[in-house]
Amino acid sequence: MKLPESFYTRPDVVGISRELIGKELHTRIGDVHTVGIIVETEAYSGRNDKACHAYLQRRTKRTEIFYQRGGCAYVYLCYGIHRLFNIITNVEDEADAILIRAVEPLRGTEHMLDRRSLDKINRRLTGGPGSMSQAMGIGLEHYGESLQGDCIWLEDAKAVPEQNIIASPRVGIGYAEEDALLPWRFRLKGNGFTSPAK
DNA sequence: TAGGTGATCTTG
DNA sequence: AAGATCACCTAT
Repeated sequence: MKLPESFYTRPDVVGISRELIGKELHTRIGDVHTVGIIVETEAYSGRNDKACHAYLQRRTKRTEIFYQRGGCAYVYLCYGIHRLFNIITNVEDEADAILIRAVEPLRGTEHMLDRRSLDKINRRLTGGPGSMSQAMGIGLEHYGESLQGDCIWLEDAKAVPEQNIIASPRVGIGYAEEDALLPWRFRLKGNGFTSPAK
């Protein structure tokens, strides 16, 4: 069962980011179906978060998608190399997004290894947003894609107990000043595919 | 721990 | 039109 649009259109982007831990991320690229369990996310809020690309309703070609109703993909190129996959949330004109930073491989691992040119399953395969996207076959062509379609979607899974989720500050956003301290990054405790514990 | 990489955005 | 910036990864 795909998570319905109503899951994404809620206003609490931080709460949704926490709920995403443990859910299944599916992609079907051509005939290849791959699945990963989401183990690390970060929340970005357009209204009051300097780290968000759409901070203060900033509108550019790249951020257009933020203003759509929640439940679609925001993919962009970072450092000229990495494709970063985000999920747009909240209602129309409220610009929130969730960066998916890491998954634990569940199905189609041989295709993930192939896409990453690796031969062993470890954190290098799907840990870190750039690696995760590459392993799942997500690219810039998926910008704006609906998560109700047959290309990228999420499915519910066994709930993760609250005490197994670690909240901490986000990484790589020093320019966001005081907002860089917000504990808006969520990780599944003890999972080997997330960033190393601090 | 340093450097590569290129689209996007801002400034002049 | 040019230059600074950037939510990262990999290898020494």
